[in-house]
Amino acid sequence: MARLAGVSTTTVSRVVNGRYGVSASTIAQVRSAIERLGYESSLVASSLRRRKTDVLGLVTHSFQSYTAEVLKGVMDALRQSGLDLIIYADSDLYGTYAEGWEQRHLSRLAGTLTDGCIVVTPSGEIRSSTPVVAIDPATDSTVPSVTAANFEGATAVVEHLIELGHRRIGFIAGRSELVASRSREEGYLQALARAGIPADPALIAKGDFHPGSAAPLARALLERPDRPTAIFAANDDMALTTLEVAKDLGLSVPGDLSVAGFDDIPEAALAEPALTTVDQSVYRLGYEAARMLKALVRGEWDGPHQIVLPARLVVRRSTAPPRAAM
Amino acid sequence: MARLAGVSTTTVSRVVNGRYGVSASTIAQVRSAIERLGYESSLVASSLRRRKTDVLGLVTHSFQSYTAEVLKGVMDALRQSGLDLIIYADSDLYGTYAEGWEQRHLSRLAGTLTDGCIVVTPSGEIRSSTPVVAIDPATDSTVPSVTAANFEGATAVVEHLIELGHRRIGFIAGRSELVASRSREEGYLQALARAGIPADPALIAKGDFHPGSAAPLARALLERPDRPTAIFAANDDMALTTLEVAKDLGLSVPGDLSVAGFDDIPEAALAEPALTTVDQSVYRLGYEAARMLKALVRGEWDGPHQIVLPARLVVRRSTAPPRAAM
DNA sequence: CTGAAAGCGCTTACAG
DNA sequence: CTGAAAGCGCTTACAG
Repeated sequence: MARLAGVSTTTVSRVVNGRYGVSASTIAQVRSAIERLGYESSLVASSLRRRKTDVLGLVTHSFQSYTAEVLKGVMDALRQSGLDLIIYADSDLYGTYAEGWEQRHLSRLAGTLTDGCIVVTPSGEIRSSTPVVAIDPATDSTVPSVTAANFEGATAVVEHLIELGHRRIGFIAGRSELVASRSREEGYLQALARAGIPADPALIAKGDFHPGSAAPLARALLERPDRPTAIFAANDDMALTTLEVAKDLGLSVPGDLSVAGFDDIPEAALAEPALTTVDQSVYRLGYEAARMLKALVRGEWDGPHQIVLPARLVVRRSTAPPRAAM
Repeated sequence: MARLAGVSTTTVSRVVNGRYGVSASTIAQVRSAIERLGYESSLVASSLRRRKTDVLGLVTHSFQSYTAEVLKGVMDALRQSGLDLIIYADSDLYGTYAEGWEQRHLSRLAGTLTDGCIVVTPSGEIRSSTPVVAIDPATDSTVPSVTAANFEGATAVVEHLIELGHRRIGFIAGRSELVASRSREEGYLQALARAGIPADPALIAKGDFHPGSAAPLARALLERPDRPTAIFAANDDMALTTLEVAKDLGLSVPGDLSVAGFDDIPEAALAEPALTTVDQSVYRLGYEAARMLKALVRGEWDGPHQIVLPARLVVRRSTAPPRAAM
């Protein structure tokens, strides 16, 4: 240890943490030893002793484009704040994400490592001894959370399709334990209902937000004799997959099929054709969650505990009137 | 603690860790208490006591598309391995990334939290008490590392431009402390030299890989009276920025200007026009680094300590013969 | 101004 | 089969 170089560990600790009451010469001595050994105090040990680390945690179970956007927002909100970020991701040892991953990771970190945590799309209720903010929480969750106006966004995109003249509109849903997913489905149903179009259960497919889950579903929808003239996927990853499936099947978009997504990830604007979607600003979801957690940790938060960010319809080239109606 | 529910902490620990020599009835008792309290052993405390955590670390100083791809590769390599991942990112408290961030983060984690670490684009030499693998290391680094064939890739892309007929080819460099960056510049110079084209220092701009850094540089290059007919940016993020700057200036790509990048991030293929670039498979960089670290940690690695992955020229629509030569 | 001691939450020999 | 004690690397009262 650095203590061999200088004197007691107490003193080293004082120097490292800039406490008062150490003679200038001792400080210099310790500093040089630290320099020489490249010593850095262990995050683990100090976090165990103090009850505070100035480190925030984020737990997630995958790294998709969505996650990357969330992270950018989180990091920007934390910039220069003096709070670092630790992201915990597991190796999925037991396959298909054993239920309760978020709770397990959270408990391991919240022990003493982090002062608070952001949980990305948790699938159930959560408890923790330190503050938690959920991004796109589970349906029955009561923890502080940040979500987009999923219901309104979905309604808007489906109304857009209806206005174009579509009547048979397929829907590829996301993970049903998330409010985000449920709200989008309700928005879809609501828009149909308002337009007096009966919902056809055969046109509703159950995906899980991962691009891979959408391929067989989109294919099944599109190979039906009475295939839909438009498909609304509950997120962009699945919508982009639908675009590819349509291409494989020789269907032109938006000529033969209109496709719309949700999220507005960067790839959406760059797709061919560019994807009509709902901008829920995933970046802002991350940004606001981090801002809220930061204040919560400092005991300074006085806003609402459930934040809903506006969602905005973004019309691009992947949607157009159906052939029949042209 | 859970111990209030059952009996001694020793016994609880034995149950949690599945050690032998606990009566079935005690196990049941402790299990139920654990269940009731939602107890999870603290990662911090147990890591301090054992010297092993089955957690790997990754330190980075930003989240760009590049980082997201690296992470996907790392997670795939770790899938089902029983090794979790902790990513540490700092809030850049002192601005513009105080030199030595990688060493500081590493020391804090390597204390006892992680069994080994991946460091993304470190800017200097690194030392650690646990195994380390660098992705795109600093120029003078000797730690185990994974890099792409940067020199060959850059040579190939510049030769491609020369074959198209370009003679004035601009270059936007990356962070000069990284081998990746230096090698790409050398590849650029080499290709020019081989073709007997004198390098013009005025056409070489110093970027830092971030998209923002490239905007003023690209603009300066393109506003020169003797502007280049092609620009090769040291990574895709900067090449995509160059595409936008060209658009702003009313220059058509590839009509008025050819643009090429390096990396082949997902956005490259989706850009308008699609970007000619070098596929260095950032995903594989992450994948191989994780595979190597995993073996190193287990003491099973017997391959070379410096891995170079092949790079491949990907010609898309952003490069074409210059107008004059058409 | 400096150090010895206690304790953060665990795990691991060591006794019983 | 079970528990008291020591110790992982720190920090923080408490003495000197």
